[in-house]
Amino acid sequence: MSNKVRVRFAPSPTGPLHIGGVRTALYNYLFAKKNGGDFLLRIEDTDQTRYVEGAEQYIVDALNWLQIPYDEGPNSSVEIQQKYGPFRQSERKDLYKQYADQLIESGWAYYAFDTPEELDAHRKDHEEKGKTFIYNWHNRLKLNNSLKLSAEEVQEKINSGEAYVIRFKSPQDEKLQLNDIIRGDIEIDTNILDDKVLFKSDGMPTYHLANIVDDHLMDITHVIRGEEWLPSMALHVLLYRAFDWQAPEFAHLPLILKPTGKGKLSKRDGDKLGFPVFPLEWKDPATGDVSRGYKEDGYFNDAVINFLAFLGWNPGTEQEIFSLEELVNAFELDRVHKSGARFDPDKTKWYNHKYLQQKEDTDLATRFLPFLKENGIETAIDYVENVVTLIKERANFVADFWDLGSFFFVAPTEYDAKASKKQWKENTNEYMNEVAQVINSIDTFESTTIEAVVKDWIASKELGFGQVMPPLRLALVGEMKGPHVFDIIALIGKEETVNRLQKATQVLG
RNA sequence: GGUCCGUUCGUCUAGGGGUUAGGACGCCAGGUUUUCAUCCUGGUAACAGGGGUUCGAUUCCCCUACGGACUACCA
Repeated sequence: MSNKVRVRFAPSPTGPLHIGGVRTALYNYLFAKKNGGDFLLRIEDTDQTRYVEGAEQYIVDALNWLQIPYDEGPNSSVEIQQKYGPFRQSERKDLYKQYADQLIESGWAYYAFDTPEELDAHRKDHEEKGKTFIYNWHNRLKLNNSLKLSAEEVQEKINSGEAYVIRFKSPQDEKLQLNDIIRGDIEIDTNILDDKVLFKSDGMPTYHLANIVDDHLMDITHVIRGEEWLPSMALHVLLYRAFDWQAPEFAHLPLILKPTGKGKLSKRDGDKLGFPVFPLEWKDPATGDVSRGYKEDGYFNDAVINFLAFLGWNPGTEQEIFSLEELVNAFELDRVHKSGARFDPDKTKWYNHKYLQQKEDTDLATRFLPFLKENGIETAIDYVENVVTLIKERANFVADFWDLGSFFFVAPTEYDAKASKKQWKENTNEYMNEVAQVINSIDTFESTTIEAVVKDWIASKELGFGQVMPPLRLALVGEMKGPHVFDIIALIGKEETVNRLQKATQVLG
């Protein structure tokens, strides 16, 4: 086999893909593409008791929305399937037993007949004595397994259908030298390792076995995964040795932490602090609970990618806005941080603001349409686009457009009380009526022209801007906010402007 | 408890034996906008603590503290 870089994202379909998982997928993708390699998606569903309906589809949908496509995965072509598939471990389950058997033959593994109840009892017993029960070299000969039992006894138990698991026989008295691309050298004393179950009594492999077998069979060169797997690295390296396979390189990613307080980011933090923790909205099939998603909350997929990439990694330059392509070029695994990164919802908003400014007005207008419809408005897209041009710079989300510019579509029905009191004086009605006439007489109805004409009129009347401009805005917008007044006038048109001025004089005068 | 990993402004981070310790988010102030916001300018703010090594340590080493992960027939 060539040494083409091949990495995988291997989630368990036990629920919606968490933002931390998304970042793991992203880093895998960036690393693969940076090195001209393949990025694969493998579904690790060996625990049937934790299977959640729709979770796998969610993972695929999320990756699609974020536009981090996998080269190989559950829905890939027949050719790919034949070479490396299937990509769901549940569909590969017949494959693993032979590897577990191989380990037994070579003495790297053994049968264990201890029941879960017995093991629980041992754990409890040790706990009461202030100790921890570890199934390994120091007690494996006292337990119910093929290391202690005679070959006949073992065969008899198996033949009689007694439940058994296959455990890894961890080596003794060895200092294992491990290397992690992000963390460097790590030394592990094999005596502290426990004899992990590789093959379960239900006929399925555990994560550890399936993972190593599949990574080997799929020619994985680099394992990039969350920090929670760091303690398993020794076992995995040992497993490669036991099979006499070449181990891939490892990189363990730091965690994403809560914005405040202790611990890693959880679904609850999002609910409590009001930001999404998932890429897409998720409805729990069991409880019906709905968790918000970045997409539905109005975040752009490229903005999400950008801020996620910067959580735990940065290129060492001062550039912060990166397209996916730029990220691919700049990404280096050894620049990934060792320590966890606290999640900052404010910065995600800033990123979205930046990305919104970069979007084409046509695109934004199209995205704005559904919000308009929701408010009962159907207007020509050209007009919407003109509105967007004027208001986008102050928005973080497309959803902000309505608050920022509803007056472009509907005349104000009420006027801000405080501003009315302050701005609408004795002579204001008179001025506004005159302004209406002046505006009505303009032929070249364009912002700068209108501005020039109105300002000339103000000067000729020897009025102050303060007597005209604020009430003008109040009449048109209903409150003291919004873009340049003359831009508003030019856009809503002569007739509408005059109507709004008239109405304001009636209501406020 | 045990094992392993970590620790630069409030947050994300750059840097690295001699620097005014840099940037971004947030916050504050000023300017622009006779509006609000954006924007621009400026400001606030950090090397966890203690020992070494060294002419010199935030940077290298050790200890402590703190944080985190793991410690299932879950992944």
